Amino acid sequence: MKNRLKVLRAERDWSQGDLAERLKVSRQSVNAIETGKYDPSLPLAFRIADLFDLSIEEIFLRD
Amino acid sequence: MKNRLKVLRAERDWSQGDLAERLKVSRQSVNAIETGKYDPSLPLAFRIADLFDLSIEEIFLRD
DNA sequence: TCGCTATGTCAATGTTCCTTTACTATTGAA
DNA sequence: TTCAATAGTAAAGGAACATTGACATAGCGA
Repeated sequence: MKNRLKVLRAERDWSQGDLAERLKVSRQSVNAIETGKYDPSLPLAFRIADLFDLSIEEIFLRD
Repeated sequence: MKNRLKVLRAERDWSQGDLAERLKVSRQSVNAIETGKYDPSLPLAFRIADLFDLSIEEIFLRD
């Protein structure tokens, strides 16, 4: 499952730490999700979508 | 996090076992998600959305 | 009544998600 | 060149998701 987190973050000039803080998760979690180590939980996916004001489907892509 | 699984299933007259089979998960997992014991993983949420031809946001509701 | 289906639940186990702590490497500014 | 910020990774532990197998209950039709 791919995602556009890195791009969305870059568009806002946020570091992984910035994003982690806004999502209330660790920086390592953000890194793991961005680098494809694992997918976020559904609740976290919703927080991400809410933060970027996008739908989950616009951020996470079926592979 | 609430969801409309039970209603969607009823609309199609599927048992929990039927749905589980289509999603390739156990009947207990379907039951646990329906009864709110836990939320599905993001990949499973996508399979559910695909099966019902709906968006994740149309099935899972922020509480 | 008997048998079958559906639902709900439990225990035990395994996998995935998320954490903290820590270390390395790279880049850019002072 | 030195320092700080960023990114990536790893290990170890805890929490959440998902499994199999089992059991109880309720409803329905033969």
